[in-house]
Amino acid sequence: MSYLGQKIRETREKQSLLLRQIAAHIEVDTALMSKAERGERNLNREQVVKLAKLFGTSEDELISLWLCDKVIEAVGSDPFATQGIKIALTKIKN
Amino acid sequence: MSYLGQKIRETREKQSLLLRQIAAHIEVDTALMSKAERGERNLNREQVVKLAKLFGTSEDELISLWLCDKVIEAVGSDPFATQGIKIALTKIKN
DNA sequence: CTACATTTGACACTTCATGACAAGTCAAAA
DNA sequence: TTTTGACTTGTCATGAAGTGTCAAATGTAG
Repeated sequence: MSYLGQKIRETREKQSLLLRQIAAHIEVDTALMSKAERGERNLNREQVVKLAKLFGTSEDELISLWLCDKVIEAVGSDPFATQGIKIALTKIKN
Repeated sequence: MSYLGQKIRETREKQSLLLRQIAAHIEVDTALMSKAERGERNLNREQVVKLAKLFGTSEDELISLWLCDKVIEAVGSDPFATQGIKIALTKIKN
């Protein structure tokens, strides 16, 4: 399960929305939305932004989680993952 | 130019090796090696490890840079890139 | 000029991502 | 128990992106 997916499901259930409803809002199949919540498929940036709007929650929290998932996927379970991410962080600041 | 590519070129030149030589060592075309040094193509983990061995330098430095490039590519130039990476870092530690 | 190192662009081939559909599971209501 | 509605799963088609190679172009030192 992805961190973004987790957050989306959590928020959706708190607001008593159906998968079908949020899927419609970002114009994708319910099946895809289901997979997205379970981290089996990725959403694109636009779709995440739309969800944030629908939920009325902060866009940057959702986007950050979306990026977080991407980062984690990028480094996988490499033994040097932490080190790699740390270096990326220092590099990106400049 | 990728951080890994930069490092490879730097090291290769310091050791007066030819592209063709290091390409042969990891069994790819010279053209691909040239692109890899300039960040136009990615190497895989194995190839990076082999290069570290050829160079006689620390494997984890090269792998970390390789991961670093992947992370940076993953977040692109997203305004929330830094935040996303930071979150990934905290998540990955647990 | 020649020889050699490197770069570039085009190409085949494979792998992966995307989105849609249909069929499946599952729980609760009727 | 049958039905209904929510969600999940597997499969498929399409297109995008990645991989490595080759030949030609460019650059550079002798």
